Formats: sequence, C-alpha cells, structure tokens
Amino acid sequence: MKKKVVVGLSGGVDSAVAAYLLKQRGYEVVGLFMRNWVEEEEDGACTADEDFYDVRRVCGVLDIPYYGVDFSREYYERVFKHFLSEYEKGRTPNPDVLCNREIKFDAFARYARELGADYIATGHYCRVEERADGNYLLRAADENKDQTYFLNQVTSAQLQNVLFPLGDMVKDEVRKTAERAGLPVAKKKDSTGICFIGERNFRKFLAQYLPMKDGEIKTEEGKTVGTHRGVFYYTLGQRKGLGLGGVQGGREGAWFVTGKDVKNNILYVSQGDESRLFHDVIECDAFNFIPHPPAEKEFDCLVRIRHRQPLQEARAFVTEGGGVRIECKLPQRAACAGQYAVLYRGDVCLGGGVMERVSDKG
RNA sequence: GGCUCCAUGGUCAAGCGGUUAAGACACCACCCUUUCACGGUGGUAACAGGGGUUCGAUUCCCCUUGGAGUCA
Repeated sequence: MKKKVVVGLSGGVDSAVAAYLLKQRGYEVVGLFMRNWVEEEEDGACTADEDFYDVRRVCGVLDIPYYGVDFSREYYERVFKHFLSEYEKGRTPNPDVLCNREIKFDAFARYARELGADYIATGHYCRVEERADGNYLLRAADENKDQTYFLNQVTSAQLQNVLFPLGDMVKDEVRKTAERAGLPVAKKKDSTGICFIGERNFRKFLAQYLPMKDGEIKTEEGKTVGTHRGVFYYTLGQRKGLGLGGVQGGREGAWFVTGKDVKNNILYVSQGDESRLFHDVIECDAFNFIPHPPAEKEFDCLVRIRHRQPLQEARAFVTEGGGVRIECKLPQRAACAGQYAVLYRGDVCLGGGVMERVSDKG
C-alpha cells in the first residue's frame, strides 16, 4: 500500500518539484492549493488565480489529483490580525513566521490529515531529522535558500510526518529537475512579499488598514528635519522613504530610522551614523525551542535576527520565565521588536522567539 | 525704508571666463529577497529672470525678483 502525501502547492517551482520528487519516490501524491487572501482588487490581475492555474497544469503533467482550499478566514484571524496589532504598536511583525505555525503546519496539516494523508510535504528549503527525543529542524543543504528562519515557531509535533523533499537540494538542481520533468513552472520567477499576499507597495498596503497620520521627523538631538505619514509605516534601520536630503550643517550620508515614538507620532532619524542601531544584547520573553528546551541554561550558539542574515556568534541564556537573553559577540544592526531571533547550533535550528528589547553588554 | 551679504538639480553642496557643470542625500528602475528592512547596479534631474562686458559667460558688472543679516 502506497503511503499518501498531501503536498502544498503554491504554483511555484519549488513545491512543484517537491511533488514530482515524491511521486518519483513512490508515494501516492495529492496536491493541495491554498487560497488564503481575498484580493482587495485594486491592482487588477489576481496572482492567486494564475497560481492556481499553474498548479492545475503541474498536476496535469504529474498526473496527480489536486484540491483547493480557502483558509483566508483562518489567515485573517490567526495571522493578519496579529500583524496589524503589532504594527499599531509600532513594532515590526513577521507574518510569514506565524503563517507557517498557524496555517501551513496547522490548518493545512489538519485538512491534509482529513484527506487521509500519511504525510504532508511542502517546498520549503529545510530538513527534518527524527531523533529519539523529538523532531529536529535542520538547515537546508542550500545555504542560500535556507528557510528555517521562517519555521522557527513550529513544534516538534508539527514536524511529525512532514517531508521536505528539497532539503538536500540546491536551487539550481531544483530548476533543472523541473525542466527535465517538463514542469511548466520551471522558469517561473520566485515569489516574494508576504506569503499569500504577495509583493505590494508596502506603505499603500498598510495604509488600507492603518490610516495615514502625518507627524514630525526629528533627529536624536530634537531638531525637526521633515514629516512622515505615519510612524508605523517605518521600521528601525529603514532608509528608503524618508525623503530627507542634505541639510545645512549636516554631514553627508543617508538618513536612517533610529527610533519611533508611537504615542507622539514622532519618527527619530540619524544621518550618516548608524551606530545607534547596533546592540549586542537581545531579549525574548518567550521562546520556542525545537524540539524542546535544552538541558543547559546557557550555551554558545549562532543567531540571526533576519532571514538570510549570516549567522552570528552568540551565547544564549534561558531565563526563568522561558525567555532567552542573547548576547551576541558583535553588535547587531536594527534588531526590531516584533521580528524573531532564531538560534542555531551546527545544522540544527534550535527555534526562535520574538525580540522584545535590546541593550548593550557595556 | 537705508546699508550689507546671498541666489547652481527635490535637498545639501563643488565650481572661482572656455568643464560632458562634481559629489552626497532624496527620488525612480532593476537586482537581491517567502516578512519589514539592509544591501548592490544603474537612471532622471540644476546654473532665478533680464540686460551688458568679452571671441566666449554658471563664473565679471547693472537692474528685477526672491532670501538672510544689520541699522532705527
């Protein structure tokens, strides 16, 4: 009896190749396309329709059945609401991390099980290793495409019976495999932007939910140098969109956001000096360890505070309440509250937590 | 009102009779990228207006206009 795998198909190359490989390996493969965002129809062309069309073509070539599900309700309730509330607080959330925990590896997984799946699979670039004490999340063979950062909130249980066929491959091989298999999406451009929502003019997008509110842009010294349209549209360390040029007596160089005062709607900036953005201590009040909290209360590890950031040496201290204090060897730039600090040791992704505060060892 | 300075791209800011009129920042495009960002490459863009002097004016002179300072 063949084992049944339900593969999440996005319409892109990666998931298509994942499905292809699973079929090659003798699984009974079923494709499942998720539609999780109802287009606000303003730009016309709905990419979700095109993506579903591609999914159907891929499934046609692979000769596998497919389904479509709509989790837009769940997505809105469990991911997007939180996303908005974080922005309202002036923080910088990462919806895709939640999307994995709440949608792909929960709503989707449950639905797949209902369809009789023995396994679920996705086109993520990462690996899972089942050990006696739980399921470990490992970095992808393709260092450049590794997506464990976005998976830092999943649990060992969620990684049970999950297959990541692309974990041992590099992107180039994936595309070549797609071509050889005759998949129509072999050359399709990788999608970016918030998962399921897509590439947008971010400010315009956010403005649909958080109305614009003009305010002052000030330097750390308190000098007003311009106006902004709403503090929550900006994130720490941001350069683009400030519209600030040279100023009399100012130094040369670009302006960067160094702070936000949500209450007074003031954006703080600094020109040609980013030193204020660097800190070496990062604190998380809650932390998801995969597969479980470590035995030691402190240990050396590697950390990254943004997707694709080169791993940084650090020492982690697990606190009483289940949080983690991370002391980095080198100061890190723009560790934003709301983003995740994700720890690694060797190939293992130890999990991550939302960054709440930064400070300095001094 | 008198006197004195100043006037180059969106913003700072080089230039000091003959230049393809720098550079930085902004902005735009592309690249990178399953968040937001950072980053990389490239691009658009200026001598306030009018008279002179000169073979030749962004550069010198005058006027207008617009700023700044100062004097009562």
